[in-house]
Amino acid sequence: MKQEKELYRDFLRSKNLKLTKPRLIIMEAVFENHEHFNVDDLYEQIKKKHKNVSRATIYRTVPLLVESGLIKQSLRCESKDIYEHTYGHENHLHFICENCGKIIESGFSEVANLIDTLAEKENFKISEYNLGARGFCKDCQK
Amino acid sequence: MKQEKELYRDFLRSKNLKLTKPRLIIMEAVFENHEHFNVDDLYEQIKKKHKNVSRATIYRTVPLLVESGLIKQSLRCESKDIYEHTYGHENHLHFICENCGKIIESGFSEVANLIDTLAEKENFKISEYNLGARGFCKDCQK
DNA sequence: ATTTTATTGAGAATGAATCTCAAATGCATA
DNA sequence: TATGCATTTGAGATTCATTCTCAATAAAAT
Ligand SMILES: [Mn+2]
Ligand SMILES: [Mn+2]
Ligand SMILES: [Zn+2]
Ligand SMILES: [Zn+2]
Repeated sequence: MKQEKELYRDFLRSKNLKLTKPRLIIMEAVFENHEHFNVDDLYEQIKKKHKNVSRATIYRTVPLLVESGLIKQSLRCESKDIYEHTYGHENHLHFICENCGKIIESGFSEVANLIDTLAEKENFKISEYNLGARGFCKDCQK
Repeated sequence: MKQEKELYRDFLRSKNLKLTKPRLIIMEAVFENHEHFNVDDLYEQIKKKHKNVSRATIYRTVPLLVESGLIKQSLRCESKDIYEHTYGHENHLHFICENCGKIIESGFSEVANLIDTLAEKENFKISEYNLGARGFCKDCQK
């Protein structure tokens, strides 16, 4: 069985939550898709194969996936929260093009190390980094 | 006349926008307050002195203040967009406590320099940094 | 002062996210 | 495998930050 499925199952069990069919379908869909996504994207993707998973359940499940460490919330886009699966992927930061919406991924660890140093000075315990920038990609600088 | 007022006036003129009473009241309120704020905070603050500035006008004016460079949008908090006046202030990044909501400001330039280097590699032109982290402040680590 | 044009306030509309609740399901136990 | 109970689900209603509409008003240009 895939790593992420085991991790998910263990996470749910550790919180006394049931491994239900919708929860499994949602988790699998998240790993089938390698793009950044919002809840509606995910809903549309799932609907193709499984008629009976509701938006409400996706809205309820996404925070569980975040808490389990399988996915991360990313910068919001068009006033919707966006996510990406991160389990098994290098941490990275995002450059978002304000013109075409393209998301460019870039390094992370150097930046994270620096932030860690600053956080330590403040006795702040980081649970989630929020690193990136908005601007214009190569193609949109006319 | 204060620097920021001149800058604002010039900005508005350059976009053929009128320097109206509400626009002036809103801009002044933003610089009277030295905290991070959301639109509703600002509305309540303004209402104390000026009865006739509507939420709609504040919602319309805040993006102008952002575009003029007088204020910046910061991390959102409790599903509301939050802002701070930044004109005349050092750039800085934010650590936000997930428990008590406290916002801690910290250095910036080292991090920004690093990000600049990464952005350059991608030919990405940054217009706004998004730098910070969520986690737990000194007092909330029990 | 008159004309032109942008802006305003008030309330309606939008839409992402959350909530409600009766019906369905997972899972522990016998 | 069948039973019992707590959790979860789908569907739709609700919330609430933000945006929009539009007739009335105010700023600037003439
Ligand atoms: Mn990414
Ligand atoms: Mn700040
Ligand atoms: Zn672009
Ligand atoms: Zn705290």
